[in-house]
Amino acid sequence: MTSIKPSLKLFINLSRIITENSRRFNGGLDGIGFNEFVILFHLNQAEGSKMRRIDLAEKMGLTASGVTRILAPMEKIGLVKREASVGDARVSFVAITASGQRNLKETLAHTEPFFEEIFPSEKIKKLAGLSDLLIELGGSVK
Amino acid sequence: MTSIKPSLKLFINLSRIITENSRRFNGGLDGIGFNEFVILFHLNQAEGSKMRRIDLAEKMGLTASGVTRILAPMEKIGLVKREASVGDARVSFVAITASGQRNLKETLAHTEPFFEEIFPSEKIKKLAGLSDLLIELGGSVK
DNA sequence: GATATATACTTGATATGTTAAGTAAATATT
DNA sequence: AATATTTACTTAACATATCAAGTATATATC
Repeated sequence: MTSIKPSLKLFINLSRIITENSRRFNGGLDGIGFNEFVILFHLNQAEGSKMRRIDLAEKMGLTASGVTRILAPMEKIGLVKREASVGDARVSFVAITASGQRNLKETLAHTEPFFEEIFPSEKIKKLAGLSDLLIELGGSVK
Repeated sequence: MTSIKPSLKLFINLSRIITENSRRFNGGLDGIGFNEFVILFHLNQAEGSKMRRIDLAEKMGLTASGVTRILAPMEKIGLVKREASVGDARVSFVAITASGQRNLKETLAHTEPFFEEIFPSEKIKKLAGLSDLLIELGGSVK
């Protein structure tokens, strides 16, 4: 049996953590799903609280198509709204609404113990290098 | 704006890496999908090259249902085979076949640069603590 | 030993996101 | 200026995995 490369092992182990816990997050279905939550998160961080759909896709690691699909119901229930671009008619911005901001704030507070349980702060501290690596690899939240 | 908790930031960043690269892996569609690959990987590592479906689900971070669904086509094309349990009639083992082993070996060789590109060895070295953490959190490949 | 509960697995209905193909607008090329 | 290419986005058809419910077997409790 060939030796397992560290890069593969890391990817497999991380994939398991993300798969399992994304499902767990969604399981408490009283709220929004994990990716919807992340969308609100990114929009809230963005300048002017809005982003181009294509940039949002890039931030999420999804395709443009996936973003179109996930945004449709969020728009319908008023978490985000659509805004045209003045300079470029191809572009449509997504902006977080006041309702979306309230939802984000609540979800953030509500799920803090959840994420803390997955990656306990005192253990992450030893991993300063990981955050740096992810940022170095590009596209990560800073 | 409330400060971003490190645990949440880490989860979001990892989720993006996994989402994007799982799709990229599947994109080169000449071979098997990422999760099929991981199944072969785990079966190959297992004692007797076979596992209970429920244990496989746990290893993958999937539900039992998800494992049933993904195994069906793999069984059909002969990558894995089904084996009954002598002691417990509820259990059905999945075993990797010779064909599955060949496929795994090829896929491993073929995708090594892919995973190396995502997590370059020389950068991972600084992250010895991460592998340890994942193992400590449970269920990870050692 | 009968009944209740738990475990392993499967299946129907559904959610989420992909690929491939298309529309529309912007930019590059000749 | 006309044509080709690229970019942003959407949609139909499909893949993958979920949840809820069901089957079958094993284990615990009375």
